[in-house]
Amino acid sequence: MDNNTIQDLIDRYVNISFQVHKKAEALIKNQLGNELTNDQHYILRYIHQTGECTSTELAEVFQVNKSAITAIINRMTDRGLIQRTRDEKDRRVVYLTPTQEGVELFQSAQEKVHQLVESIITQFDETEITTFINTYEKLAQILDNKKQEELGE
Amino acid sequence: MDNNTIQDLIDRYVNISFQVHKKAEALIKNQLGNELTNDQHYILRYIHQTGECTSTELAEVFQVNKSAITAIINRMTDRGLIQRTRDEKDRRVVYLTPTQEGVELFQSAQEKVHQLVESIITQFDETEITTFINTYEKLAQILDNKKQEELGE
DNA sequence: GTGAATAGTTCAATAGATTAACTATTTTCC
DNA sequence: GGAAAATAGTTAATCTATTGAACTATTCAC
Repeated sequence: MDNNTIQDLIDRYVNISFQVHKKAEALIKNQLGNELTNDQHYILRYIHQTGECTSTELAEVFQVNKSAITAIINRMTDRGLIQRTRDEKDRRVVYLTPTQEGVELFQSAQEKVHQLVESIITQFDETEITTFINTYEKLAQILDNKKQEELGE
Repeated sequence: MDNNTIQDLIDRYVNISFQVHKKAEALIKNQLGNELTNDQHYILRYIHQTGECTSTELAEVFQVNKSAITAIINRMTDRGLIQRTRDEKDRRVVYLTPTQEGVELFQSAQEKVHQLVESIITQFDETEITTFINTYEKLAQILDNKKQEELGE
């Protein structure tokens, strides 16, 4: 790639990734209403996918400090959406699981979010969106490597 | 597209867009250090690109309330990065411009961010990343239309 | 000229994040 | 076997970002 091409791609990427994120988050927020924040929705989504998880794991996935996770989980347990269970074998560990209410709220949230995303991705043809998501997943991998590099320094 | 394909794409999209955003923001934050938050960096970036802008415009671009912009701009003017200038023709309007210090800080931030993004996108071949950004830009357009639809309801 | 619309700010409340210091537990290894 | 290091999580103080409602000041519409 020549240098002008690269500079152009960098500018376009920085601008567009920012814009798309802001717009998509705003639409999702609009779908979720006052019942869940976007972060809380992703927390529930992650716990639902894994079945059980820990604060340390969430801190890694969300790329924030563990104390930020403690604060979010406190708000969610206060609202009766999540439960803490201490591991009896390793008593340092606390497992986070959704309550029945948490599961139900997540499912209704997920339905709304999926409808929104469906209405968007069906505006692309299958090849285009599949290629896009493949590259997106490759990008996630590259970002992980980048992170590892930085930790290694 | 058959229904299973769509459901699969939706799941992959929701997961990957979230992950990439968190990872990319964390890497950018790491580059920016303690001098600028990511939001402040994007504010400076936008003002730098447009030359001059208003709170209303930023609220639209950032998809937040105008009072959120007032708060951010207050912090940035307190730090001497941005200036407010009232329009003499329409005295309701306040123009936001970077100070000399703001310009310098932005340029050093931009350099770091561009280096980071360059090190990432050069790991793709030109066709792949160009196609990706094209689709990304198309997605931004679709999200805009979606937003307009929702406002129309 | 009055009423509606627009641009921006203020205020109180809430969510999310950081850093440093802390408790409790388990692991390492001499 | 026991001291030191590592790990999991919480607490407290502080900051940034956001919302919604109420507010000031100004301009537009008719």
